[in-house]
Amino acid sequence: MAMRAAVMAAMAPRGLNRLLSTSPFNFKPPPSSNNPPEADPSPNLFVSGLSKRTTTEGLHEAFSKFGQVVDAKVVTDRVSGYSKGFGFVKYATTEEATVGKQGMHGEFLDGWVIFAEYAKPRPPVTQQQFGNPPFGSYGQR
DNA sequence: CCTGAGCGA
Repeated sequence: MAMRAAVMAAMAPRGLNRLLSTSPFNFKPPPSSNNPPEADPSPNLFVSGLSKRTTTEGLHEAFSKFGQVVDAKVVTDRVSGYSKGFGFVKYATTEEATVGKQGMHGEFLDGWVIFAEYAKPRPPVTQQQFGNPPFGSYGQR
């Protein structure tokens, strides 16, 4: 049947794609003109690029200059006890987090350039603040 | 003390 040829045609070799890439018709740029790496705005800030020697206090002091830091923590390995190179800073409000994020983004901390970004939403792993989703939080492992 | 681009108990 002719159908068999269609199946083989669907299997395009890597080399063929490379040749098609040179064709002006094959250029397929992303649908979006711009692709902002920014995450959803939230009072929680994810700070990366931290020095292995940066501690929670240093992070708190550094970000307190741009707003009221409610909570700050440098993620450390509980086995070795050393910093993992990133941490989290929680501001009182999202707008303060934005100022602090852009204020400390690219700044030097302990000899390393740090990068501030909105932290991703994280499922409850321990006692959470007031305002958990319905049906309670008995789903934690 | 430390290897690094990474999202925590």
